[in-house]
Amino acid sequence: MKYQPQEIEKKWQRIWEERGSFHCADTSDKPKYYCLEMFPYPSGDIHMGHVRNYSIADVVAHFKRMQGHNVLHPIGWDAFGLPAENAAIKHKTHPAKWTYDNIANMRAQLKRLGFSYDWRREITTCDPEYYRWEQLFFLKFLEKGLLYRKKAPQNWCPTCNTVLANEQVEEGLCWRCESVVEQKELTQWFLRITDYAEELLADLDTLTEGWPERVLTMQRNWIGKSVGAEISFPVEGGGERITVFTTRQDTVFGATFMSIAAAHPLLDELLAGSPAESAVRDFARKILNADQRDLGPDAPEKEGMFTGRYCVNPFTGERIPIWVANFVLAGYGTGAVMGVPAHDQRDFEFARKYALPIKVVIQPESMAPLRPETMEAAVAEAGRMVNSGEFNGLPNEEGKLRIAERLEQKGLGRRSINWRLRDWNVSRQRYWGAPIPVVYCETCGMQPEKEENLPVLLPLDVVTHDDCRSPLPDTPSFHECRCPKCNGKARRETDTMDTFVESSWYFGRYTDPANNEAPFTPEALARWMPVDQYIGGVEHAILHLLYSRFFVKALRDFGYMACDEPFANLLTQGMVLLGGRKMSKSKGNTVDPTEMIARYGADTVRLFCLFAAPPERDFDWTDAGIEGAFRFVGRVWRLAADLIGKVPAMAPCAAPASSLGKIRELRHKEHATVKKVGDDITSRFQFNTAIAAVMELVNLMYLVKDELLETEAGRAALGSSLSTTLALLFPFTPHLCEELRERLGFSSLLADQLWPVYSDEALVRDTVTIVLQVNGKLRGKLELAADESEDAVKAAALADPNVQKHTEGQSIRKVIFVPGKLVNVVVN
RNA sequence: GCGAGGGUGGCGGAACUGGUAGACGCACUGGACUUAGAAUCCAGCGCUUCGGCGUGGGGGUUCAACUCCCCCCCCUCGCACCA
Repeated sequence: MKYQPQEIEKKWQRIWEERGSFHCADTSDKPKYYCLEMFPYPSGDIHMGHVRNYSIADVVAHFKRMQGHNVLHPIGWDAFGLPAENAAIKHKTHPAKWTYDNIANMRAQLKRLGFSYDWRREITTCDPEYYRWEQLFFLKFLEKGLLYRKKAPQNWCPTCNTVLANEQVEEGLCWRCESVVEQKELTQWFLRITDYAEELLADLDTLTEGWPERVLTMQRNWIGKSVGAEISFPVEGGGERITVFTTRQDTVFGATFMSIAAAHPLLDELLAGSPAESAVRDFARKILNADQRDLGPDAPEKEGMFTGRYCVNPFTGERIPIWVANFVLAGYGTGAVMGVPAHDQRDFEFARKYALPIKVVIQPESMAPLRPETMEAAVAEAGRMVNSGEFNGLPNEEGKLRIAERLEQKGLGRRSINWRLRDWNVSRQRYWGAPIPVVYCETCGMQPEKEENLPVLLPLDVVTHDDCRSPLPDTPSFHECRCPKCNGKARRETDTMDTFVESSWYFGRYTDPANNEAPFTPEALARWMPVDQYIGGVEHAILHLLYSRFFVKALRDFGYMACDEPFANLLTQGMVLLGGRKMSKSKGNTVDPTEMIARYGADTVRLFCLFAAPPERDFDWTDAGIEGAFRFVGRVWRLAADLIGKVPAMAPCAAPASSLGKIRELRHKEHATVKKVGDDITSRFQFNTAIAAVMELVNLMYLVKDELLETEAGRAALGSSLSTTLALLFPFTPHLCEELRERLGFSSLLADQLWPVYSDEALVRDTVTIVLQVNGKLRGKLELAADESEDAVKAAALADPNVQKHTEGQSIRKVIFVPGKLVNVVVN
């Protein structure tokens, strides 16, 4: 009986498919469980990261199914996007063809891996039957005022020839091609994700059980809430006011200068006629042209230039100089900052450099009185207010409240909250995306397309440009259209939607994928949402996961969703490395899953991905490692081959209790392994230790099988343990297990079986190993009956020769007894 | 700087509410089988001057610390002139 993975794997894939083993029911008495992995972009081939991701998810899906859940485990394709377009240009083909060919290829690869998807629910986002609903959402967002058009400087990737959302710019570089991102003034569509900023932040607290802490932190940082106040400073010699945002309004008495961004809208006006005009303009231009990458840790020296103008600190009445400074961001707050050198490190450095006055207004109680001349750094700590008029003596936290109140009373400003989060630019100047369903009419202006006219089809008969420009503006059959309102001449929007819009709601579409009257029904969503377990890479910690959370909240407010959050539990799996580095096609260090499957079979590849490390951690691919996994699979196969025909086909954990030594020991191990594997999968996704536990069971079976085959009770114990082994390994190596179970004599499928149930009685041991310690050091072990009395165990411990050797001539101070575990003799 | 996660044999990694550190696997060594090798099966495998010493370093609590407390070092990831 030879192990031939290629044959048996294809055989069982066919059988499962024919029997619909992994189809999930829309109605069921069983509790629902929605297990989802981040769907793949059809880039060409499945890579090892996919295999790991989907192997993890498949264990969860199988396990939940075996525990009696109705499991939704779907798969689909995130099929719009730039790579298709770039590849199409390069290979002189069409993005659609490239995409669909890749999908066909990757679908076959996933099927070859034997994952337990309900393939009837497969979705493809570039299919009009998918994106038509996205266009409907676009209209809903527009109708609800959550979508608007605005002309503003945008992140522009010159290589991709399109704008990027803030989330898609990493350290000043394009997230996809790493080109330096430029700023370009464009009119774009924005989703008002900032309307949900407060809720997106607050609801992270509801995810603390199910999401990794670091993802929550990353989202909190990204949303970036700052509570403070806006304060207006009148400009001297003019009617203007400069408004600043600050979180430290308690330090306003210490504001000794004003700094504004080079792009501040008032700058022109301030400079007009000033003697410093041309110098300051040159300086501002230099800042504006500086490379964005220079921000952050390697930011250049703080630089500024006095504008020649002053404004008035409304609390002190002092005139303070207005500076243009390179560290003030035009896009955050109001683009102007009050300089409080004594209590802000950045302002402190700036003041020292340009000899601006430093004024202490907070005195921490634990510090000696602060003196500006001797300070070496700003003091940001809490303390009592000083030099602050009527507020003197207040703790600064209380001062924040009082000053905010006073601002509002006197009309000098107001309480304010600032967010780092910006609205989401969803316009893309590329072809391979979902068309935006609006037109621009010569008489009516912008008009949404009528719902009944959806989908607005992306034309497939276009001529692509070699320079990556979208062909849509040059395709009259697409953009020449009629106004939905007046039927006059109109031009269709030629920008397409960001592909992250597709992935922000696909998990909802799986609940009702064939619905051609609506994206989904509230009933289907209520039945399945939220996703119980979501699994994917941490690289989506902000982008996709934040957008999806926003979408769910918005769709809830439109009346679709019943839940507040899409993903109840999130597992971020680690990367598969090769030689300590991320696998990368361009660097040539990849391991091709197809090759590995051809050599070892899908079961082995899956098993290795799960055994090599806990799922959240990165692991290094090693040839020796997969050899080891293959060896174990072979070991299970040979064990079964040896036992088949000699042992009865028993259900897992079905062998009766026995008092005989090895039989009793095997049965104990069998039941203990069922408990351990179940616990490991349930509590912490500890697949590596779950597999290790089954290895131990298999090892024991090898050791005892010759002896147990001699007796009927022994054969029963082996038959039961073998069945248990196959059931426990089924989520990991499903084909192997089905095949062996069939050969063992079963006609039913493992795919239809429930998880084995251990009995507590079998876990009870009649003897225990008692560890003997003297002063906490290991000095021996005793094998004793489990029900031995405390006194008897202590006596036996003290009588142990090695214990006696180490206690000889010393007085015994006490004897610690831990039932079933150890005796520690304390001497001095 | 802030936040999160780590630091355990030659390697990947175990160790539940403090109670045998190193499960399981890899590599390595020996044995069996074999004409031989591969494969397989069995056994050994932290260091050691054989007293002991060992979970990044130093203190502490405890009969007992990888685990709890205090101080420090290093690595990975994320965020960061955000006012």
